[in-house]
Amino acid sequence: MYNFKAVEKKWQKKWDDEQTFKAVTGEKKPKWYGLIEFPYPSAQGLHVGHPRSYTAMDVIARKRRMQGYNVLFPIGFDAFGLPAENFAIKNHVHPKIITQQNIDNFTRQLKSIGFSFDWSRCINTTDPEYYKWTQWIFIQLFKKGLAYKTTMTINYCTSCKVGLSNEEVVNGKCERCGGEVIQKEKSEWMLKITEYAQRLIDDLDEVDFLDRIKAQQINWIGRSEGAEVEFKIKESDDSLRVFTTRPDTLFGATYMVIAPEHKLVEKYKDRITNFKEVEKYQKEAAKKSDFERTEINKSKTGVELKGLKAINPVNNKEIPIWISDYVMASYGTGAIMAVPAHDERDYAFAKKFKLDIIPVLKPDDPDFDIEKEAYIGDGIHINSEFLDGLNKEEAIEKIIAWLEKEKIGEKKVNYKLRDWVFSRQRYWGEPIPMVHCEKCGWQPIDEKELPLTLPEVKEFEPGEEGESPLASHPEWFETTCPKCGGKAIRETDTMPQWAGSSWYYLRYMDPDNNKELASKKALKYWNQVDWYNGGMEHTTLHLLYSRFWHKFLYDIGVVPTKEPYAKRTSHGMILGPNGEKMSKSKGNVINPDDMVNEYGADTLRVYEMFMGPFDQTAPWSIESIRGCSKFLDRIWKMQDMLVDDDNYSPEHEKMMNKAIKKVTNDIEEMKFNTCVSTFMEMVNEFVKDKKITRKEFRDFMILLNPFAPHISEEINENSKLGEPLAYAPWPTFDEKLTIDDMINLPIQINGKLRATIDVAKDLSQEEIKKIVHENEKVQKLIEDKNIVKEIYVPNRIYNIVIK
RNA sequence: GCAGAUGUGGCGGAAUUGGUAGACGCACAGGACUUAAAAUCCUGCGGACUAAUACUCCGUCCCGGUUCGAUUCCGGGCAUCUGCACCA
Repeated sequence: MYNFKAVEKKWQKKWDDEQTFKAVTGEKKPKWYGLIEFPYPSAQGLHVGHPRSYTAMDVIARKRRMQGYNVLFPIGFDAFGLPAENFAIKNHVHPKIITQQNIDNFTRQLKSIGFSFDWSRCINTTDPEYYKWTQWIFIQLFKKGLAYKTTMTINYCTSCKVGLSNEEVVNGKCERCGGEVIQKEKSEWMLKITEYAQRLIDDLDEVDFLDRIKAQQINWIGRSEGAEVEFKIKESDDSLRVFTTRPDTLFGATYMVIAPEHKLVEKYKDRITNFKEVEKYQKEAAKKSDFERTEINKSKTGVELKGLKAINPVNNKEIPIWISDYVMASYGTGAIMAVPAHDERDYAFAKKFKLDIIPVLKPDDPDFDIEKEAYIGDGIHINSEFLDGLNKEEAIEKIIAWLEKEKIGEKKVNYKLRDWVFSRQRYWGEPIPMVHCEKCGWQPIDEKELPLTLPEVKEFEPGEEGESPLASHPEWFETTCPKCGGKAIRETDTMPQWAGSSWYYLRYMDPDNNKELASKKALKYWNQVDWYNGGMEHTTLHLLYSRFWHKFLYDIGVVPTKEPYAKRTSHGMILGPNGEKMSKSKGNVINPDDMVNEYGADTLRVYEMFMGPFDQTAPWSIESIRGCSKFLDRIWKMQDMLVDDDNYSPEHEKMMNKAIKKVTNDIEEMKFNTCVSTFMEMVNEFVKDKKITRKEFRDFMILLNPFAPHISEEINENSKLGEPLAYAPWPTFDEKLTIDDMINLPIQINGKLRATIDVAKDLSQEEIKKIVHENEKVQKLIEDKNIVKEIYVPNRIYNIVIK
């Protein structure tokens, strides 16, 4: 009986002791860098979702080593974050302590599954020697004008007195205490990712990301072309700028809408005759999230700014100005011109508040009724003076030329992407290495002083007004200005968790360097991550943020490549046995420790690869994992039928060549489930014939090794098949031997299968035709019928069309 | 709402990308071994009609189209899942 517990421990110890999977910078072999998203070390320990992605990359990494590559396959911990801090607040334990415990537990768990990580390069984002460089990058961003301070609204719990993430806000209430959440103004550090928007789109051309990942990033960045147009405010020197993708519909603009937070409201509060009402609306809007505000089928709300009017620049008509929460301060200019005749949201708003609707496009459908709905389609312009009779493209071109000539607008590209809010009012994050001096303004600290470490404190509660916990430690924040030497105050906000994960793949290249984030030599040698696998949910944040940082580092000459990741793939989520997302409250959580204890690491690995297509969600099945365990037992028992022969046996030669081909290719396409079923078919075949030669077994074990490294090494050693498998050369196949000489050819009549015949491969149509027509069944079915035509797809199908 | 995906037996899924739908595994049923059970091994397993592994018909979410032939391509619809910027 196979004793997985002892065997797995034995090989894991050996790999550890011998540092089997250590990557050597500068080695002559071709390099290959495989990356998985490093985990957040939560108190719950590893989730069964982690080993899915990790096993997949481990399979590829192990295969690459066998194919002769110098492989870098590292692991680390993304250890700053809210849960540790919340735990610290509640239990008065330093987050450092709980984080270390969690990391130890994760390490134990990861090692128990036998991943071929290079543990000597393990990193931890909360280590000052690591975050020193996160802070260093921030200072460089600041120096290049890409970090700036601005006021932003954040979610703020009025009873905990703390800033909240969107996720912590549930139905407008604080997730922790149920207190009321409001939008509070805060001065925050921002990073100008928008400056890189175009390059983040363009450079997708040079990387190999799944199409849906590219599409999602492009949509997230949301480039749109249009124009900015200036609307004068009547009886004032101010004007409202709007961005529109349809400047050609300007003649149909019958009112304007600005975001409730728009600065103009405050400025003109004396002229707004219904300011009380306006103020009330602003307060209500502040309670809603962006998501609630932009929901299209909710009914539109808004308040007119009475006493203010705007002038439509194309016809000098006076139009009213409204505030409404469907307009976002953060997108475009925070103001829109409304063309209700041709925009659904504007139409709904105009109907509700009885505003003018002027069609400026002639519908294609003559029965179209503008009284009933907005016309969204294209058409020839009407009611538009000098644009009349033009189509969309012509009209856009003409109006932009006109706007530019009259100096009331210009062509403009707008992006949905917003700048990155980089401040957190939290303790457990990298301190932002900035100092504020009355005289000199914001100054970065001297780079020689890095890392700026977190002070050792006992309490982690936020301040009265929602300031960072660091703000209650004057001994830490009182300092001197690096420029003038006068009194100055440190920034007390910390960085978001995204910071440390935006560049961690670079640190793996040279993790112990205390002079640079990584040496030039290491950066040049490892160059780029060759293959990065991670969750689809990180596509628009982490993946985009790290591409942005990488491009910046490229611009300042730190890294040699424009893009961090040459290839990006994604895995699907694992659901609970009931088909729902695993969660403690639903009681459907599967613990990887239990699986390793009960079935062993190899079974867990094989099952996770077998459970379904790698890129799709899959529910856990308690019964199916047992099937994988049984499968490995059957392989172990195959040692009893070993035949002392250093060749393939004639009856297995084709199968071996086919299997090597299939597994070799399927791993590259991440079709791990079909690799495992290929292994199962092989076992069925060997067991049926009750024999396996030494060479067959050896090659089979090499193919299996990336999936089930422990049992394959043990069988290889136990049955004396050869050298250890970790660096054994990957088997090759002979294309000729993957093709069968005889084929089973289906015969269809009118597209329906009626018979099959066994014929030699590559017969000509004439030869096949003869055999087909001799077939009794075929004769019966075609007698008295007219043969219209006969189709032969060589080695695929023979179809007779009859009437 | 916006964006991205998915839909095939009782279940997870396979199908060389337009060519025998259901590989492989699970569950289930029958048998062998056993005093018995577990484990293991063998057989069957989409549905209907059947004595039948003879025939025949239906069948890859729904409706329509292209084709000798559609799970695969096109148009329209329905359902489910994921993300939405301070969750990691």
